[in-house]
Amino acid sequence: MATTSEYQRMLRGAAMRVTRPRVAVLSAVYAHPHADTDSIIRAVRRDLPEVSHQAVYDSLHALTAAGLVRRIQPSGSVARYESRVGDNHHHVVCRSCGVVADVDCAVGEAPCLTASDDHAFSIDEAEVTYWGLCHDCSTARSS
Amino acid sequence: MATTSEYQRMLRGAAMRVTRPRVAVLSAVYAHPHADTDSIIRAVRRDLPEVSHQAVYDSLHALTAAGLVRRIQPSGSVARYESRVGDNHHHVVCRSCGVVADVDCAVGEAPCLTASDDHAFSIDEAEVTYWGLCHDCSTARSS
DNA sequence: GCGTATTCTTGACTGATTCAAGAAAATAGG
DNA sequence: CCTATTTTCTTGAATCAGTCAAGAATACGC
Repeated sequence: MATTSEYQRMLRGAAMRVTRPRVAVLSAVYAHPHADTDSIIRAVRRDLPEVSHQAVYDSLHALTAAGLVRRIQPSGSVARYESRVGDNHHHVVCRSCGVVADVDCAVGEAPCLTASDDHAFSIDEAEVTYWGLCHDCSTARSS
Repeated sequence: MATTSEYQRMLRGAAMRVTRPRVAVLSAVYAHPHADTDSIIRAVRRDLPEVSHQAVYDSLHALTAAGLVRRIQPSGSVARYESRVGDNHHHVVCRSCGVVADVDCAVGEAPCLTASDDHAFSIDEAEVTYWGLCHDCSTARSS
C-alpha cells in the first residue's frame, strides 16, 4: 500500500503523464494483487465513478509497458495484474477456483532460465506456473 | 504420424466413442503441433468438409479431458493443442510472431516442481514457459 | 495562461468460445 | 442384424473480453 503522491511519483518516474484514472488504476492493482480487469474497473470506480472501461484498459496497457505493473494470464483465465515486478517470482493457480498466489523462485536465482535446447531462440524470461488445488478447494473435495 | 486405425485404437483405449470428427481432430493435432483451434478446424475440413466448428471444439475438449492431447495457452495467445503428452516438457514462445517450440525439462526430471512456499496448495504440475525471440524474428530485427 | 500532444469518453465492433435444442450416429443387448 | 439408449454432431444464436475509432477533455512544457 502506498499513498496517492507515491503513485504520482512512480508515474513521473516512468515518464508518464499523471492522470486520475492512472493513479486510481495503479492504486487498485496494489490493493488487489492478481485481480482481473473487471475487478480493477470496479475498484477504480469506487474512487472515480465515471471512468470508462477503455481508460482502465489503456492505463493497464500503459502501466504494463512501463513496467510498473505486470500482466499475467494463466491458461483458461482472463488477464490479471499485479504490482510485484522485477523480482522473478512465479505463481501457483488453483485448478478449481482460479485463485492465484505468489511463489518465490524455487531453487537459487533463476533455476529454469536455461532451456535444454533453445531452438535458436534468444530467451529473456522463464515463467513458471504451478497448478494444483488451493487449501479450501482441496478440503472441500475430500470432505 | 499415425494411421487412422491407430487413432481409433487410442480413442477406444480412452473409453471414448470413435467418430469421424474425433479421428480427424486427433490426426490434425498430431500433424500440426501447437496449432490453434482455427487451424485445426481448417485441417479437419480438408478430410471432412462438413464438420461444424462446434464438433471440433467438443472433440478437443473431450480429447483434452481424456489426456490424449494437451491444451496450452501462452499469455496473449488463443488456445493451442499438441499431441505430446505425459512427458513434462515445456515451451518456448516467440514474443514477436507467437511461434511455439518444445523444450525438454531443463534440469533433471522435474526441476521446478517444488515451490519454495506452496501456500498450502496441493501442486500437481509445474508449467514452464520461456519467452524470447525466435531465430527469424531476432535476425529480422537486428538487420 | 496557451498550445500541442496525449489521454479519456462514447459507442460500435470483433473474434474466440460457449450455450441450447433437436438431428444423427455409435455402441450395448437381444 | 435390429433396436434402444446414450452420446455426439449440427445449426444458429449468444456471451464475454478486449479492441477500434472519432471527437472531447486534460496534462504539461513553454
